[in-house]
Amino acid sequence: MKTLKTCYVHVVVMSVPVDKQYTYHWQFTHILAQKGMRVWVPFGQTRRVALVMGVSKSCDVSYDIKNVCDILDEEPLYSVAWWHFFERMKHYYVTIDATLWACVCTWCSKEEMRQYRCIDMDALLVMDEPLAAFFQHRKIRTMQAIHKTIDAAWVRVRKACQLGALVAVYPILPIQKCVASSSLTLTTAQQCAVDTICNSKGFSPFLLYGVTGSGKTEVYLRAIESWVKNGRQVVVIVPEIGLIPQWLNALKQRVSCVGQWHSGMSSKQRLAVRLNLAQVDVLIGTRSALFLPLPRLAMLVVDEEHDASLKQQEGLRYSARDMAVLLAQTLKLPIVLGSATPSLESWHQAKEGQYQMLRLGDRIRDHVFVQPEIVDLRHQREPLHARLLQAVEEAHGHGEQSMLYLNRRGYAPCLYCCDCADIVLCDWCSTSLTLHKKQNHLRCHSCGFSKKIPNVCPVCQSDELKPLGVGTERVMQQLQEALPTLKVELLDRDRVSSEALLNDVLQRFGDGQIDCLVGTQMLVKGHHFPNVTLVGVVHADLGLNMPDFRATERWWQQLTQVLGRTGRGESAGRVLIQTLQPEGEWFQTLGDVHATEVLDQSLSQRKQFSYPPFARWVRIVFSAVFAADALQAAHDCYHYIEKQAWSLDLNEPMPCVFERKIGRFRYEIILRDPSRRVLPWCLHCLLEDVPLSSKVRRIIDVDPLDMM
DNA sequence: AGCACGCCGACT
DNA sequence: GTCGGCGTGCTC
Repeated sequence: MKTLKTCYVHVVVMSVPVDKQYTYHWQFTHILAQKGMRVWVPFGQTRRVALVMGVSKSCDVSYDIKNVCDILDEEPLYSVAWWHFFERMKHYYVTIDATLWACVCTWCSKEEMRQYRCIDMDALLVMDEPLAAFFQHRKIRTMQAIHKTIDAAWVRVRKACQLGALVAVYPILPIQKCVASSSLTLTTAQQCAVDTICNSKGFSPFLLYGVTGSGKTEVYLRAIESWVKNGRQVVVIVPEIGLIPQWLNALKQRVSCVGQWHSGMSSKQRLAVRLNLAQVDVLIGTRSALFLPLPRLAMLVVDEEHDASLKQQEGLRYSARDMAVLLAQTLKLPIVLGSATPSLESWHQAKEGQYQMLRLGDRIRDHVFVQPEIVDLRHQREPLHARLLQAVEEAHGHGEQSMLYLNRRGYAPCLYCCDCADIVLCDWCSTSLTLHKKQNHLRCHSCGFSKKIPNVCPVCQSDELKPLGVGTERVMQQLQEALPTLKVELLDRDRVSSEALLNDVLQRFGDGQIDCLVGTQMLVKGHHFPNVTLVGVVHADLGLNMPDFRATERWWQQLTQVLGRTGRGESAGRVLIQTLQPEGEWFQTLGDVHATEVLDQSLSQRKQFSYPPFARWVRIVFSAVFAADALQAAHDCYHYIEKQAWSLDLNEPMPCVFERKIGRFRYEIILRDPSRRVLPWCLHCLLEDVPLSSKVRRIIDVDPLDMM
C-alpha cells in the first residue's frame, strides 16, 4: 500500500457551540485525509466526533497539537456537489461551520457510539496506548455488560477491528416485497404533470398546485415510481411527523425499500437508516431528512410547501423548502413543491416563470366544494352556537362524523380579574398564562412554566377571577354537557403528546368509535376521513387582525385546509363558521375554489408594500436577562448598520412582540433589503465587526416567517 | 455542551 | 479551616 505523509486536519467538533476550527495531527500514513470525513478527536477531557473541514501539509502554531484518535469514515460523507451546497447554505443563513454542522450532523454523532461488539476482550487489552486504562474505566465495563457493545468514544476502533477484537454491528433496514403499481387511471392533468416531471432535465423546480382532493399524491407517487424503477432515489420532505404514516402506507405499495427520518425515531432506528442509505428507494422525513446524502438521488419532493413548520424555529433557522430548492439547484435535479394553498413566495416564483406551474384542475371522485355557512357569534355566551350544536347532532343522527376546529389549547387563554382588569401573566415571559382546568393549573405556552390556579387576584386580592376567551377544553365541556350521548375526543398537543397516542385517536376516529373530534391544527394535516360530513370552525376571527402581514394569508390557508376536510366521501357535507364579524369580506374568499384570486391579490399587496418576496427581510433578536444589556447590544448593531451607507431600510431597535421569553428580555432590529442583493454580504460584515457581550444572545432569522 | 477553575457562605 | 454553591472561560 502506498504510504502517505502525515498532515494536519482542521475540524469542527460536533455538539460544541463554538465558532471555531481546531487543528489536529493526522498520523495515519495509509489513509488519505479528506474534507468531509468524520474523526474521533480528544477534546478537553473527552473524545468527540469531529468533521474534517480542511487539510494542510504544515502548520506552525505555538501550542501542542493533539493526534486524531480514530477515523469514522473511509470516504467523505458528502460529495463535492453536496459540499458546495453547504457552502451556499452557510452563506445564505450567515452561519458558522459549527452551527451548521451541529444542525446538519445531528444524525451522525451519538448514534455511532454503539455500533461495535467486542468479541475478544484480551486482544483489546494487548493493544498499545493506555487503552487498558480505558478498560479499567467503569463506564466501559457497564457498557459491555449491559449492551454487549462498546462505546466507540473510548476505543481505537479501526485498530481493534483489524486485530479482530471488535466487530461492527450493522442494523439492517427491512425490505418489503413490492406490490404491483396502481391501476388507477390518471386524469389528463395528472398524467401531464407526471410526464413533465419525469421528462425534466437538470435543475427543474415545479409547483404542483391543485385543490384538496385533486390527486396530488398520485402524481408524486407515479413520478417517484418511475425514478425508482430506473434505480434512482427520491427524498420526500413533509412539515410534520404526523404526515409520515400516510406517506409510508402509500409508498409501501409502490416501492420496495422506504426509509423514514424524523425526531421521533430512536437512535438505533436512525442508525439503521444512515447505514443503509444506498439501499433506500425513497426517504420520507421531516426537515433534517434533507441532509442525508442519498447516493443516487434523482428528485426531491416537498409536500405542503406552504407550511410554516418547514422552517426551523430554533438554532439554525433554515427553511427546509428553500434549502431543498437550493440543493436541487446544486445537484441539478428536479424538485416538486406541492400544495393546495401555495406560499406566496413559491406562487411568485411560478408567476415569474422561475418555477414551472403544474396545475391540477378539478376535484376527482365525488369530492365537491362546500359553501360555508356563517354563524354570528355576537351576543353569545357559550363557545358553540345552537346552530353548530344542532348540526353536530344531526350529523351524528345520520351516522356521520364531525370535526370542530379551534386553534387554541386549554380551557381559556387567560384568567382575568373583573375588578382590576389584570390578566395573570407568566413569571418568565410577557404572555398570559393559559387556564387548564383538567390539570388544574395555569400554564405558559411559551416556556412551559405552570402554577396553581389562584383563588384571588394576585394584584388586588379580589376573588372575581374569570376565564377569558375559549380553548379546546372549554368546547369539549360544552359539547359533553349539551350532547351527553355523543362520543367526543380531543386532538391537541396536550391530549395527544406522542405519535402512538395520535395514531390511536386517528385510528378510533377512522373506525367510527368517535363521533366528533375537537382539535387544533393537528386536525388539519391532510388526513382523509370519508365519513366526516360536518366541519365547524369555532372561532374564525382568531388569527385575523394580527400585527403581521402574513397573518391574514396564514389564516386563509388554515381555514381553507380545514374546509377541505369535509366532502371527501359520498355525501356533500356542511361547513359552519362561527365569527364575530359575520359581514367580513374575507369569508367570501374561503375555500380553494377562490385560491387563485386570493393568491394573486395577496401577492399584489405584498408588492405594493414591498414585503417579501419583493424585498429580503432579516430579523435580528437580542436577548439578555437584563433589558438594558439586550437594548444596548441592539443599539450597537443599529448604529453600526446606520453608518455603513448600505441600501437597507431599518428601524430603531424595538421590543419584540413577546418582549420577555423564558426570563430574557428581547429587542429586535428588522433589516429590509429592497434590492434583494446586499443582505447576506452585509450580515457577514456585521458579524465580523460588531462584538457581542457574553451576556447577550443574538438570533439571526433570515426570511422570518413570524415575529414571535 | 461539558468540565475545570475560582472566589464567597454554612459547617466539622 | 473546609465543603460546596454555580459564575466564567476554555477546549487544538
